[in-house]
Amino acid sequence: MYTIGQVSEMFGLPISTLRYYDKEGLFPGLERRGSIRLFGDNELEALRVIECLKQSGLEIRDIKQFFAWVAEGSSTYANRKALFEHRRAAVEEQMRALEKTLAMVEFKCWYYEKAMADGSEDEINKMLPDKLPPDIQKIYDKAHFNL
Amino acid sequence: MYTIGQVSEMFGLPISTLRYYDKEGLFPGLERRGSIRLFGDNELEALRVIECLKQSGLEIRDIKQFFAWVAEGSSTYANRKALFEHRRAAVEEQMRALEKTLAMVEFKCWYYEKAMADGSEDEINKMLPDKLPPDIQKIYDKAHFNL
DNA sequence: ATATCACCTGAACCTAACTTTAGGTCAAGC
DNA sequence: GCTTGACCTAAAGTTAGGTTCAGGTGATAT
Repeated sequence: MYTIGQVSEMFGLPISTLRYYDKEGLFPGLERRGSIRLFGDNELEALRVIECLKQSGLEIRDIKQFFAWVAEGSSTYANRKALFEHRRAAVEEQMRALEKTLAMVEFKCWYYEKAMADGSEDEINKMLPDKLPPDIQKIYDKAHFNL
Repeated sequence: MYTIGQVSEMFGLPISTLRYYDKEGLFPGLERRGSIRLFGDNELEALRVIECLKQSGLEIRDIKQFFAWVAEGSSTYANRKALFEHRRAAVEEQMRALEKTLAMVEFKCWYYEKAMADGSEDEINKMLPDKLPPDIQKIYDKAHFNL
């Protein structure tokens, strides 16, 4: 069993955040000795799931709903599975968006490197939008069009 | 030249957001006819860059700084290049985090599918943490440890 | 001429996810 | 016996990124 301070260290989260999560109902079965919270393995795994669901784009209130389903038992397996299937689609979508973003960022890295080498953007502007070097053209197109 | 309503349609952004961006200084050279904003190609490319920088995790005030550099001319190429190099690292980091998130989500999809088939989590718990089917073990480990 | 649009402004409002504050308990070390 | 450190609570405060509101302008359709 761990204290809130230990869990804070382990996960790199402020103590205030852990208390906030608790207040929001994200640790349904959390034990206490007196008023002091005792985090067990269930709570550590819950925290991993919280971080996962948060990064997937879910809001706290919906994460709370998930833990309410967990507390409800095997009758909610279908709900929980559906939740994670939707999260999978959301994360896959996010990855596609990030790839497009990365293409734009890489293009701009090349852009400013060349601008610095040339002393101006003139040479680049002559190449836009479709006479860029082949490898650069690929990331430019990825960043600017829906392929 | 496009009106704010047309740009709103093109980018799927609320008109209020475009006005907010303008107020925050994200379209430094924006033209107007009377009080009416006229968006040109520069502003459309600016919007693409805004969306890119936002998704990369940059805040509005730093995006504003970038456009201030653009307005300042060729003396700021190095600043702008450095900005995008940092954004590249940030996006790559985000992608690694998302992959871990995806692994957790995929594991949980399998988990609840099996729990529904079995009628309980007992069989799964017997397999945890290192006797899962090989393909599932891989995503479980990716989700739970820093590889 | 009048009504309807699409646009404008400044200011107030909103929400999520925390964080900070003020005041309190309790066990251990000096 | 008193101070220090780690914990506690409820309530107020903060921040980013918008959104909504109230009131106004000016071109076009009826």
